[in-house]
Amino acid sequence: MNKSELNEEEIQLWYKWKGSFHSIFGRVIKEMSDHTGLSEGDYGVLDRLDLLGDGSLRQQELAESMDWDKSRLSHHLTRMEKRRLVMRKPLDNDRGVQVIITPTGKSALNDARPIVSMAIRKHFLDQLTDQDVESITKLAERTKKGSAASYNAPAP
Amino acid sequence: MNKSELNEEEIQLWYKWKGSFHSIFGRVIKEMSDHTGLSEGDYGVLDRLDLLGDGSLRQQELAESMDWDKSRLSHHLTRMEKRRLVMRKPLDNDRGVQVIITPTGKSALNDARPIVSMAIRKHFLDQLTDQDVESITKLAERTKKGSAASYNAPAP
DNA sequence: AAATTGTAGTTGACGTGTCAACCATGCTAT
DNA sequence: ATAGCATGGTTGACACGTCAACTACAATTT
Repeated sequence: MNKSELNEEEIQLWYKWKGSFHSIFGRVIKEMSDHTGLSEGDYGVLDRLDLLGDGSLRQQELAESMDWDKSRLSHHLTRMEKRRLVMRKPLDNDRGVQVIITPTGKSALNDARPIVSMAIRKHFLDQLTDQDVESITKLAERTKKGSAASYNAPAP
Repeated sequence: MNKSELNEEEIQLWYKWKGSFHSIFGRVIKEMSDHTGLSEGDYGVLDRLDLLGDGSLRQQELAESMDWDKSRLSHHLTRMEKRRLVMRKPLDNDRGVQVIITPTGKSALNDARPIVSMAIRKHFLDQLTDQDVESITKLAERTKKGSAASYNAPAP
């Protein structure tokens, strides 16, 4: 009975929201991958291996920290292994797998960090007013019902 | 010289922004595709054919209105044609192609409309404060430098 | 001990996106 | 006329994502 049709403004708001996200996000990722050859996923993996695991993590922990399912991560690691960015090593006690960043991976990550930072600042942070920051923060708070992974960096 | 490192809050803001978007957007799309079998792309194509073209558009106009490149659209239409959601018909004067919504496509679209509306209301609009709305609107304004496609529905 | 369940990860199939190369045709300039 | 160039679209290769089915083995249950 509740028809719930959206009016023009509501539809436009949805499109604006989508549009801003894709535009900003796309610019950041493109800047990184143009300069480093890493994709967003590559960077996420390497970053977590480095910061959360000091170079290596169990595959499962890595998956959780990225909020990726095991299949997605498995496929992605297979591709990254081919490019020598990471290695996999089976654990024999536990039946898990250790994912280890290679020197190549570490160096790619180090190259990417400043570029990513600059890109996020330029395309995202510099575009935001204080009100936007507050809005984003609160919306995230309201939104994150049951989505575990919020990537809290390891304690200092 | 400009190191431009991000501090913890800045990084977290980026992750919160990404997280909210994916969470909300994912819920809307999942609700639609669970109930109708249409993907986001399918819906976008059908919606524009219906509203902008009254059932058909030149492939290139469709591409522009979606802000997709011709290759992406060509691949997508090939898949949609297989499922009988649209048809392609070559134009002989001009060397273009007319994309036409089929009865199947039209009916799928009509089924999807209320579901999409409800999902957008539930997962997106209902989560927003007035401040969020203002923030989204203004950010989109500031952001849309040179990105043509903002999908303005045809005049009433 | 044998059967069941749970955990960790892999695999294949297929939809989606991007890029570069290609094809066909119409337009323009020589 | 012909040589280029622009337009509109297709194609193939490959990266990325998702789903369901599968393997392997450890831990419990019976």
